[in-house]
Amino acid sequence: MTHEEFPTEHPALVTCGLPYANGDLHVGHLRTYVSGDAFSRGLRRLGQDVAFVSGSDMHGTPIAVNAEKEGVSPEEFALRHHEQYEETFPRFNVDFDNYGHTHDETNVELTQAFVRAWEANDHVYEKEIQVAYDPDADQWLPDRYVEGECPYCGEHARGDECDEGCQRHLEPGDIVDPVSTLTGNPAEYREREHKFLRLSEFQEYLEGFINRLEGTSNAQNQPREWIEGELQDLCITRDMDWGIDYPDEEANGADDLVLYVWVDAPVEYVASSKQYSERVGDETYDWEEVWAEGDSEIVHVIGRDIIQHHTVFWPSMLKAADYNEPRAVCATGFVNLNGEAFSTSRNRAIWADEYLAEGFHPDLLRYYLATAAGFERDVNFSWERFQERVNTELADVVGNFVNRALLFAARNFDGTPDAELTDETETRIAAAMDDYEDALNDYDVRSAGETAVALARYGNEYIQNAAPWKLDDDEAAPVIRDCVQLVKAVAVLLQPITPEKAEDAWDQLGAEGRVADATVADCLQAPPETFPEPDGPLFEKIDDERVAELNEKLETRVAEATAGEDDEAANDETDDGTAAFEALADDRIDFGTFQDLDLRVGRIEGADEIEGADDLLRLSVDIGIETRQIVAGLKQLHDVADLPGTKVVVVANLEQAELFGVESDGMVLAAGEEADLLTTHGDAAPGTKIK
RNA sequence: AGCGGGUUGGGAUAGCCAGGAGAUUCCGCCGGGCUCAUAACCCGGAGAUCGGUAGUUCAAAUCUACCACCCGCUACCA
Repeated sequence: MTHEEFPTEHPALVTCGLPYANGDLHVGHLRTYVSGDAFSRGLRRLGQDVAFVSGSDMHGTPIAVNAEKEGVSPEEFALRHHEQYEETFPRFNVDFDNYGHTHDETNVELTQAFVRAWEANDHVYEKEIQVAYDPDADQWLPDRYVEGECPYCGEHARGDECDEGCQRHLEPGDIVDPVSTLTGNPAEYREREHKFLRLSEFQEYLEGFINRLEGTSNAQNQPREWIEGELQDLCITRDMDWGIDYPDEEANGADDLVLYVWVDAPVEYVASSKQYSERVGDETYDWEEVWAEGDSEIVHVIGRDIIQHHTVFWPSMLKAADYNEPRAVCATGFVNLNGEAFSTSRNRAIWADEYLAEGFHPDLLRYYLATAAGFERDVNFSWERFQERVNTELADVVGNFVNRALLFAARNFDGTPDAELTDETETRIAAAMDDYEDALNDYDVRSAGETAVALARYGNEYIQNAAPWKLDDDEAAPVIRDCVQLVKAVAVLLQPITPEKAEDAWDQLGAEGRVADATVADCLQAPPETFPEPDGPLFEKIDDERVAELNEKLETRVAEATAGEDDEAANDETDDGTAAFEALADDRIDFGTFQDLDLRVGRIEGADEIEGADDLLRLSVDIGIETRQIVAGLKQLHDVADLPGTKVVVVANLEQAELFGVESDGMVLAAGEEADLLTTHGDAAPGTKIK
């Protein structure tokens, strides 16, 4: 089956993978939501009838476990995060038509209806499996409620995967010497009746599905291993309280079973679109038409870590309940920070709230995330690169062009000059419109965004070469007429990526209505005859000091988080992190700058702990001329008693500081997170200058 | 181990599915121009044996095989 191109006659649905209601959002998460939002806005520009929905994923073991740690109910815990997400997305101009959550009534009913349909179609069977059980707490222990020894490598492992050893996925019952994470008691295995969805029946269907699926190539290729191999049936129940009850449980004897979180999570796509229909009315948007009638125009935008769920489980679930299959799955790459993966536990991330608190406009980040690399490629985030792209692409190219064109037009013509659009510019804009449409049909948000920037670039080139400031009004009129048209087209084409900034440009142009309601055809519609001088450039530049400040903040924060970490966590990162070095500094320093450092050989004379500090030590260091008191973060990483007598390298002319109320006069150099102390190989005496 | 993705001028990034002339664009660098505009903008230039080897072909960044390195997935982390 090949799909007709967007825009289609049928309503489309764009969804974003459900954020798990278990923590704060960061820039990595936002990539998926910005991509989905930009794509759905892009479809609207094409005139496609489309709804954009998502919701919070409220169930599952991690939420139950974390809620318990906090001493609140899972519902309260998850709702708190849900509300936070619901507030955060609009602040990034991620405007869902409906944003629900998996614990709301619509989803519960729909999920149970799915399961009933599977039962009715004979896609479900029961099987006895071994499940860990805590006899003292009188409770079943699914997934991460149990820990023990990995049957493959013998390492300590969680119930669902060998997280410290061989990384293998573990089935319930695999773990050796299971221990309850609730009570620390030894757990025992008991036979337990569970429900399974016959995924294996859908093998042939899925092979066909994967070949007609549109979207990113990673989504089409990654699941082949499963689909073309042997598909395991999916255990769709868990022994928990927190979740959606297995429907009609008493009749089926499946009391106190809830549905596996990956059953009810994707159903939220259906539920959320249903809620939207109910709000706006069937005649405006008919969710049933999308899901169960006619051609399917369902596009799932997800992170690339959940491809299998959307290309194996979910289509099978839909097929088993006679729903439409997705037309496309678009899996975005990850976001790295300065070349390394985000690490939320080390606070090494750019948080959504933090970004906004720094006063940056959301559209800047949207632009960065949506156009930094192809959809499925990983994107590196750094404040330097952010600055570079904002300054050179948004401020210099787009902002400057819009400003100079409109300012010139307003000053000299009170608006759009009375002249015909030249063929050349018309052709150029028409080509951009075509490219734009093609890009969206290729699910290529990046290219779509680039057409707008390319048009602005062309505008700068054009106005520069035509130099209307050297011409009289009659000669300048057609040039400026073209430029105003280019501004209008830029506003329309950039709208999906930077919706607010595009709206600003639209307003400066004095165009009627909102660019959010415009379509690509408006790119060539005549701009208003008159408009005033623009009220300023669209984009401000970010200066170097600001970037330095942001990097410093990040480093400090990571250092603080790392200082509070236990050894185990620190080892996690360093053991396998051989390639994860910080990028080399771009800026070279001159020799004089180096000479400004007064580096000396020192010998640690004494080392005491500092009360209240997790890993700071008060050192007294003999640097020949005198003995200094230096505070250093070494406690976790070195045996305090062994330190005296160790020779170290000291920065002697570092400004003095106070850490935990203790004066520190200098710095002891050490390498990496493990604070591997620098020392001398020979017998250089304390006080010797290092050069 | 299996699977997926990647390796392209100093840095980043496109092109690969549908093989075809000087390999895209941005940053940076060198030289020039302009002054309407945000010290912006425009023009020109240097810089890449497209990770390696072998093959298919009149023709390979693109297709095939093998190899190296990097990232990820393997059924509950964007």
